[in-house]
Amino acid sequence: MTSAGLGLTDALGPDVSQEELDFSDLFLYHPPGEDFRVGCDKDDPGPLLQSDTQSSLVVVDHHRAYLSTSDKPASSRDPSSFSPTTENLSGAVFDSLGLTSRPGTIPAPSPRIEITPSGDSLSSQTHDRSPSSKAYRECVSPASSNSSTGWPAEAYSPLTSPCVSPSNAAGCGVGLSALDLCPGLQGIHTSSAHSSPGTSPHNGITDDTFLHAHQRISSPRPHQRSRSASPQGKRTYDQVYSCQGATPVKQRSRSPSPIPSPHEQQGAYYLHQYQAQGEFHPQAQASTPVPKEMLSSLSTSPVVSAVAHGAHRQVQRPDCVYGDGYDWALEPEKTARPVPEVKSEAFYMLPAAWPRPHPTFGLPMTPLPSLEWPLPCQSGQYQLLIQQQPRSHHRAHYETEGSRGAVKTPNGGHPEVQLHGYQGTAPLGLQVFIGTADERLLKPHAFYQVHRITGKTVTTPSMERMSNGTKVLEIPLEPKNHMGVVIDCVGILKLRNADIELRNGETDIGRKNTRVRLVFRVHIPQPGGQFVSLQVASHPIECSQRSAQEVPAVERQDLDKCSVLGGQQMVLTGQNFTSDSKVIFSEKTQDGRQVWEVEATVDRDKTQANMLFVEVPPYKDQSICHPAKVNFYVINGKKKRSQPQHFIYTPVIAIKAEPVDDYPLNSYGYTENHSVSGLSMKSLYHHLEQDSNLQALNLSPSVFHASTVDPRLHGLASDLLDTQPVYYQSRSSTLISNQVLYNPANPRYINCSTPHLSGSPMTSHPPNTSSPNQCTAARTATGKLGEGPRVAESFEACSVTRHQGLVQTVLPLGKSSPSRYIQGQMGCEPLTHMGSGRSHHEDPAAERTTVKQENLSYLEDVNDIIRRDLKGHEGD
DNA sequence: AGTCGAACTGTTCCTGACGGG
DNA sequence: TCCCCGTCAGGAACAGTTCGA
Repeated sequence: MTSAGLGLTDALGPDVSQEELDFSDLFLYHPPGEDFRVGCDKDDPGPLLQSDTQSSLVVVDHHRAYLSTSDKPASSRDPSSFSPTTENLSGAVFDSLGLTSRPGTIPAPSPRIEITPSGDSLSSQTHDRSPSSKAYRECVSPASSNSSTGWPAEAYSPLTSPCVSPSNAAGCGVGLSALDLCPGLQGIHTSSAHSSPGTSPHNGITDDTFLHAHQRISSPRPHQRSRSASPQGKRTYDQVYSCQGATPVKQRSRSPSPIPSPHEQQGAYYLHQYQAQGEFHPQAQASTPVPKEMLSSLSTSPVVSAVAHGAHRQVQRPDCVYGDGYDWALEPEKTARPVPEVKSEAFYMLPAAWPRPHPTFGLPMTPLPSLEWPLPCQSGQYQLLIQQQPRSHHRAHYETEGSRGAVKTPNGGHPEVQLHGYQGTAPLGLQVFIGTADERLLKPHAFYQVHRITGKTVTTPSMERMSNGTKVLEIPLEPKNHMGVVIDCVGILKLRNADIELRNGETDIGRKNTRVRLVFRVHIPQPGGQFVSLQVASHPIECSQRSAQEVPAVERQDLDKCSVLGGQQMVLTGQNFTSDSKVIFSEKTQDGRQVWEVEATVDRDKTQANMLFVEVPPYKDQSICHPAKVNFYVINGKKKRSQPQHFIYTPVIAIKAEPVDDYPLNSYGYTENHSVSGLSMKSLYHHLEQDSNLQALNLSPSVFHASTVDPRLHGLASDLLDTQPVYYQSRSSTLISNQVLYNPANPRYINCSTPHLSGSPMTSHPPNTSSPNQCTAARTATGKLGEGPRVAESFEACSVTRHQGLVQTVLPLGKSSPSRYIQGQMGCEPLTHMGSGRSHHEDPAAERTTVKQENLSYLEDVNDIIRRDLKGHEGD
């Protein structure tokens, strides 16, 4: 099988894990009459699927899929492998779409498109989200209090689960939905039969409601519970599943999953979409013979069953986007179980100012990206920003506790989020959920849920919904508030570790997994019916009582990469630093083996409780050709260690230094294909005007000689540009900026086009040696977006260090803003933040910093500091 | 490898402040 | 003004887990 040159993987980016592919999220363009495969392994594609439809269908509305063409004859495939796995699921989905899956029926030469997520990730995901696993949370924590256990509100909410029609609710393969598997909820589930498209989504049911119901039904009150740290002593598998009545299926990956299969939902969404677009043909589905294998799998596979039902239901009920509402009045009749106490709060209540179901608000009308998918924070003109970050710690409350209030900012306020670039008049919904804060990709946190805070002090309306087992708060973003909102309604709920760890497929452990991030999402409707989805995550928040008190936490590092030579000074800001704090750099292999560890030098004299000054140690191997990703952490004593932080060592890129004077003014050139240490690179010789840049420090022009990789990949960090929207790549999603940061038509890099920086003609700036990876935190500030090649803004100082005849530039491209730091810390230790680290001190003659002078009065302080620093070292 | 005690951690409970009715 | 109630928040007890000797 060969990889299809469909460009999708490229488009998705190199670090898009195939594991992130969720079949339920697939949309694949499927040429009429051609066939495709759907499989869970690119080496083991699923059954060949053939379309009987004339229309195109399928994949990836949002992000990731592995697409490949197949050169493997379909006949070579073993039909017996048609187990109730993803293939079946896929087949079922496609079948339900009217695309019959017929393993082996297509001649080999037939062009095919395969959707083949790697490994078993697909199947694991599908399993993860199978009703049986999703039912876990509903059942496993009987003592759970409101809003905590992840009751599958979505399953009942027409807002989010248009496909779940109780009358057809098959749920899992044995005909059980998640609710069916949870007797306590069954009645509730089945009672939502009467659909009413016009029914307000208010009628949706929050988990709160179910909680009440459930607690009355099956659980002791929390306070009656054993205090065993393990739930009832560790709950056994049997105990867990006794309420489900389904055979657990061991699953691999963690996935929040208390609700009916997302396939059931999302698949239905897609169907709905297609149907709405007139591209789906139910008649084709009806007339399409279902292969025996498929029938078999349909009858035995919970997943397939759920999907099929979901899909068919949706087909049958295209109007149910907002349809179903739960009628509590019917509940006791249907369940013969205690009636849940109905509280008004138990319903989705749209605030008065919040328009009734709005296609762009409730977010139910279109397939939305999984919460586990990384999304950019900026796209085109839009950018989602956290204006006020939350505190670095917030003690989460347990279900057995009262709320511990909303997440706050360090100054006692509340986080603020704003969407930039939105010109519409309709309010949008801002989604908030609790995400992980570890080294992996951001995803919903298994052990924490967002908790809706209500009360007099809360000014921000919100409503809850469930999405794949993750509680999501939706908060209106209104144009009248400039699309900004104060997040004062978000608390954090802690789920008991044992409850979650026992959940099927859960691989994460809760112990010491106490850091979270607030994740904000917005889906912006586009003219074509598409949505632009943006996401931004807050700084990590430590949620445990003790950890927040004692363990050091790094909130910010002003440097996230450095050459292998080390020597630069990095300033860490955070909490619980002590004079005994150590900073350890380490590197682990993929299998977790530690291959390198070294203690960095910490400047004890400067250490503060919230600030550490660290000299980056040299990397173990200074001849690397590619950036090396390592971690470091702060450790107080033996066990109080911070979460690992990322750090990247970049190869030394060396070129021959040549006098700048050799180059004409206002010109530059770069030579092609310099290859150093295996790097294919372009070398840029950059000319600097002999003006204020140099005057600032009386520097020799020659020191600005630097080479660089393709300057278009040059990542330029500048938080001095904060008055402009700031664009940068989202979190860990990519290391390469997709922005063109360099304008080939422009003879220079241009500094500071932002108003407060550019009162005078642009000043050239030396290109900083940069590996492509250094674009990670690249920020650009441009006048307007989308106007062809971007002009890069760069204001970071550039230090140049000479090593054995080589010239190396050192970029202070930290996650945090050097300039912001300076502004906040002016007069403290600025030089390092301007990119000059210890290397300056090692060779003062070689280290140079350029600072643009015009209209930058505040930078004079910086210059003073730099001078002072240099002077000090010269005097050493 | 097994044992034991200390330290750590998760979970629960207690209590008080605060504000509103 | 007092009482009650709900919310929020800090502290700590208790018990299970982990770790090092």
